[in-house]
Amino acid sequence: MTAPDARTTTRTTPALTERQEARRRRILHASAQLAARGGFEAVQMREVAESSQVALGTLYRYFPSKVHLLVATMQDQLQHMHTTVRKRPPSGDSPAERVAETLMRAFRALQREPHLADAMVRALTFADRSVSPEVDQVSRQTTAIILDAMELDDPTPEQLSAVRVIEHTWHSALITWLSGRASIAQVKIDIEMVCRLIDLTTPAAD
Amino acid sequence: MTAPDARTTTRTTPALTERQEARRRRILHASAQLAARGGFEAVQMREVAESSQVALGTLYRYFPSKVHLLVATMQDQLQHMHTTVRKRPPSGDSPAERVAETLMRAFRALQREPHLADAMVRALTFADRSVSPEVDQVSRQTTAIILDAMELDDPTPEQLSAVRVIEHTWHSALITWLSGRASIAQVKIDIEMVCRLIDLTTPAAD
DNA sequence: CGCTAATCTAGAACAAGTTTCAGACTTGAT
DNA sequence: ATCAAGTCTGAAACTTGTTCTAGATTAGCG
Repeated sequence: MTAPDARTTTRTTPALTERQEARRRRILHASAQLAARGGFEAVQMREVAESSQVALGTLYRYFPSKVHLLVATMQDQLQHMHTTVRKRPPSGDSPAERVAETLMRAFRALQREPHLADAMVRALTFADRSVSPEVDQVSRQTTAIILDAMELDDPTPEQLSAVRVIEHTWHSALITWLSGRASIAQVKIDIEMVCRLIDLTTPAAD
Repeated sequence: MTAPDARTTTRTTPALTERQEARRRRILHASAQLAARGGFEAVQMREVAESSQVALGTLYRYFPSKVHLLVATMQDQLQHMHTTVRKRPPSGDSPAERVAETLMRAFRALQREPHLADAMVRALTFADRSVSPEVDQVSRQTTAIILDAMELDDPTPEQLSAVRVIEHTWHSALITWLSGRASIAQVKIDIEMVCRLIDLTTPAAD
């Protein structure tokens, strides 16, 4: 056992050596690069291994499946986005507006690398139970971003449900966009629509 | 070319197509059966071919990929559900209640065959552009079921957006349930939450 | 009936994810 | 510095989705 594993905010897993951390970075970088070039299918494990100068077996030791790898790649990107958003918070007047603004900003970022978005989102929704912890981590990170935008410190269960619904819509709308069944405009409309749930669950405090 | 193809609700197919129709049914049946046993991964093309007494090449002539096959399986099941729902329409007083009731009924049906649900839903969200027409068909069918429950004859664009958001939530909530990251109770809460959007977009006509 | 095109079959072959293994290399502790 | 344990490597093997091929069957037609 004892798979190397860098937990983002916890230190429970055995620390990686310098070289291991470097390997992990190289792998994630190669993964993102290949994904950006051709989406989910272009991320081929042999190619990732070669690109990151690591043996195939080692790649599998770090990430036990292609889906694990891509979900980890998404974690990585999300973390990036979170710090970016923190630097320039959304400017809207209401929580609903700020959440919609934040998600649309994220959406525009994804549009810049649609293939990468494809790989990450498809992996995320295709993931089976064996990837649950990692997918959950991504979900928590997303929730954190949305709650940040809402600027609440003590969300009610109802509000948390609204946030979950927003996340559902976010993922699924991305999927429909990625597979060419919905336009960018439609995704925007749907995001704005679902964000109205926030008004519904947040008593007007005027 | 000339792939065999049975369009829903039409019976333009004469003699030979009788046998082809039978093959198609056998394939879909085998697919559903294997899926019900072990989910997405248990639907192996060689096994489907053997179970339905059809050569592998023939299977691929009827359904050009595993995802196509599973999406077609879903179409089949959905059709079933739609006629079932029509027979006993939801009883709620408001459109929102009726939609929630309908979706919860569908959810309970899926719970009876969770592996089958897994196979169908995972295929649906994993489908790439090459399956768009078929996925779109499923989407339209789902929309029809929801609109039926709403008992509207002339939905506004806003209401259609709400319906799309409900579908997004429906699919994504199923995914989180299937991968064990959300409980049945949570799915219920989220469905009821998103259905409130209907109230929001349907001016109270009292 | 006999012809032709389409379809079906069995099976090999190929592609990419995943597993396995023997041997070389690192690392941490003594 | 040395040893044991753990890690990494390269390569082959295995699995399952997908494609291809050659020959048999079937259907529609004159």
